[in-house]
Amino acid sequence: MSRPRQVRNSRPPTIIDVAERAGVSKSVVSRVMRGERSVSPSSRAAVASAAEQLGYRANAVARSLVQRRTFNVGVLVSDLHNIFFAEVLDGLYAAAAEKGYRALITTGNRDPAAEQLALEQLLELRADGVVLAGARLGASAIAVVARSVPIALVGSDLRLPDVDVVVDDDFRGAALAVEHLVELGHRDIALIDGGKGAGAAERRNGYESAMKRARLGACIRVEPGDFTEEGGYEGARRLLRRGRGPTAIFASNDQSAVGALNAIQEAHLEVPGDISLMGYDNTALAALRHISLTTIHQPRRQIGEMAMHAVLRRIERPGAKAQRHVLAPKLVVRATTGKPSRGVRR
Amino acid sequence: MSRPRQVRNSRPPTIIDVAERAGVSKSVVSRVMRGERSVSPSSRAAVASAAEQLGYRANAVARSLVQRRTFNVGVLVSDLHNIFFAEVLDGLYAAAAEKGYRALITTGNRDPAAEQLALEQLLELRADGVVLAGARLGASAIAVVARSVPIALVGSDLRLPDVDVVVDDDFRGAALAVEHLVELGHRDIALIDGGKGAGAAERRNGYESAMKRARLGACIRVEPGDFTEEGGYEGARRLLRRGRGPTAIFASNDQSAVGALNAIQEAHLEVPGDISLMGYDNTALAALRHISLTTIHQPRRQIGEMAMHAVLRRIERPGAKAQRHVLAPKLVVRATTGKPSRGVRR
DNA sequence: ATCCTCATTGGGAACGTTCCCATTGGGAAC
DNA sequence: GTTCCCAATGGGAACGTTCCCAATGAGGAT
Repeated sequence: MSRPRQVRNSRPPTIIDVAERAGVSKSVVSRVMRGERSVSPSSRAAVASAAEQLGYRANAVARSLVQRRTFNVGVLVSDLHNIFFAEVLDGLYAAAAEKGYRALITTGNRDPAAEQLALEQLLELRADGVVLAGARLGASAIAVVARSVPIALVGSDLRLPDVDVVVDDDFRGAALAVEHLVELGHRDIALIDGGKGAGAAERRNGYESAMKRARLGACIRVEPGDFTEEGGYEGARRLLRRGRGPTAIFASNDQSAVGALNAIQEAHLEVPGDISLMGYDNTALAALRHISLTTIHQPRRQIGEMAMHAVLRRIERPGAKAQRHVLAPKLVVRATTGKPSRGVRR
Repeated sequence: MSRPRQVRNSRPPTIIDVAERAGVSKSVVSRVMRGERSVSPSSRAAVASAAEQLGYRANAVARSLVQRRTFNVGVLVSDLHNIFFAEVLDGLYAAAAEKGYRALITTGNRDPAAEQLALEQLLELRADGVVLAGARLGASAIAVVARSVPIALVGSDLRLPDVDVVVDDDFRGAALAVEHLVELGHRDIALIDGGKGAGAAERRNGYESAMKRARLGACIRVEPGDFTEEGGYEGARRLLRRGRGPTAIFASNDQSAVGALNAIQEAHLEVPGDISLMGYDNTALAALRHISLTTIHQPRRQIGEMAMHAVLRRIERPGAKAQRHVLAPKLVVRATTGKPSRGVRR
C-alpha cells in the first residue's frame, strides 16, 4: 500500500535548496543574493540560474531575525479617508524607498484604542522606526514608545523628548490668508474655527495676530466650527444672519469652506462678488473648477519626506537628537476671493 | 583601566530574559504569552510580572520564522489618493482583525513597475495572502504570484485560476442609473464614458443594454471620457454643443460628473431643471450638499470585507477554490435628477 | 502500597538567514 | 623554489521564537 502521493505545496525554496542545485555552499548563495562582490563569476552565474529555476525568493523574516532589523518603517495613519494624508504618504514612501526601507501602513480608524493596538503590532513586527500621521494617541503612550524606537509625528504638534515632529506653520498660513484678504481691501474678515482639530488652534492664533497687525483687531470674529462641511455651513449661516455680515470668510479648512459656500449661496450672495471665501489645505476639493477655492497650501508631500528622513536619520544614528521641523505654507489664489463690494449687500 | 561604561541601548528583552527573572524555563514563558492554559497560576503570575517589569514585547519576526506564517495579509493599493479605496480598506482591516490577522498596506502609486516591486516585497515579507486593490499589474504577473500565495483582486475583473475576485456589478449599476432616468421621463440619455478605467466597460455595456431594453436604442450616445473631472467637463461640453442636447447625462463616475456639472453651469443651464445629471460611485464628492449628486453606490466596505474573507479562507484551507464575488450596487437619489423639462432649452 | 493518569515543566531541535572565521589554492614577489 | 597575500569558499554559531517529547510528581484508583 503506497503512501498518498505528496500533494503538499512543497515549501518555498530556501537558500540551501539553491546552494545544492548550484553546487556551492549556502554562504556563496547568500553572498550572491546580497550582491557582494567576492564571488567568482562562475559561482555567481550558477547561483543565479539555480535561483531562477527554483523561483527562489529571499525570506525577509529570517533575514530580519539575524540582522535584528527589518528595514521596515511603520506608518500609523489616523484616517485613510482624509485625502490630506494620501500625499503625505507619497512623500513617506518615496523617502523610504530611496534609502532602501519600506513603509508599512496601518490605521486605527480614528479610534485611540485601535491605534494603540496597531502601534503595538508594529512594534511586535519590529519596525525599525515609526511615523505617526495625525495620531489620536495620548502623549504619554507616545513617549513610552519613543524610548524603544525612533518615532516621528506628522500633524500633531506634541513636544516630547526623542520624538521628531513635522508640522506646517499653521500660524503663518492663517496670517497669509488674512494678509491676502486685507490686501484686496477687506476689513470685516471672519474666521470659521476648527475646534480641536489638528492645527486649528494655531490657525486661530495666526488669524487673530494677523488681524491685529493689520489694525483690524476690532473686526476679529471667530465663529465656532469643527473642520466639517456641516460645521462650515452652520458657521457661515450664523455669520450671515447677523446684521452686518463680514465681507470675507476664512474657513479653517477646505471642507468647512465648502459648507460655508453652500450657506452663502442659499443666502443668494455671490462669491466673490458679494463676499470672499477662503479655505485651508488646498485639497482636491478646493481645486475642483466647480468650487475653485482660494486656499492655503501645505507642502504635504514634503511633510511626508521630512518625517521619513527624520526617522531614518535616527535609525541610522541612534544617538541623534530629535527635532521639530516647521514647513512653510503657500497662498493659492483661485476664484473665491476678490475686492469687497462697495454696493449694497443683503 | 576600566572599560567604557556600557552605554548601549541594551537589546530588547527576549523570552529568555523573562524566563530568568521569573525563575521558569523559556517554554513556560512562551506558553503564558500565547495564552495556553496548561500553566500553573503561580508560574503565570511570575511570568506576567517579569514581562511587565522588563517591558517585554513578543518578537513577531522570530515567531513567524518558526511558524512559517506571519498572520500578515499584504494589501497593494494602486492609489491612495482615490478615496474609493479608503472605505474598501476599512472593510479589509476589519475582516482581518476579526480573524486575528493584520493588514499591511503598500502602494505602487499607479506605476506598474513600482507595484510589481511592492508585491515582490510583500512576498519576501512572507505575507500569508495578498489583496490587490485596483492593481495595474499585468494578468500574467498576477497569475505567477497566485501559485505561491492566496490572492484576491478588488476592482479589476480578471478571470484567472486561483485568484479570488470581488467586484461590484457595474453592469447592473449602470442599468439602475438608466432606469432611474427613464422612470423620470428621460429619453435622450447620454453617457460620458470611463475609457479604460476599472469597470468602465461594464458600465458602458450596462448603459447600452438598459437603453435598448427601454426601447431607447436609438438615443444611445456615448461620449468619450476618462474618469477625470477634466474628461467629464470636455465630454459634457461636446454634448451640449450639438444641436439637440440630451435631457440627461450619466457620467461613469462622480469625478467626471462634477466636471460635467461645471460645463452645464457654464452653458447657463440649470440642474435638474434643464438637464439631469448622474454620477457613479457615491464618493464623498457626491455627498457634498453643494453638489448633491444622484449616483450609484457601491458597497465599498463590504467589498473589502469579502476580499479579505476570500483570502483568509484560502489561507486556512489551502485546497479551496477561488471564486468570483459580485456585489449589488444601489441607487442614491439626490438633487441632480428630476423630470425632463418640456420647455425651451438652450 | 502500587500503579496509572494527568497536569506541569524543561530541554533541544528547527525555522532560514547572516556573519564570522578558518581553509584553500593560485599567482606575485623575492 | 619558497614565501606571502588575497580572492574565493565552506562551515558553524547565532538570531528569538514555537513545537515536540521526555521527565517529574501529585493524587486517584485498585
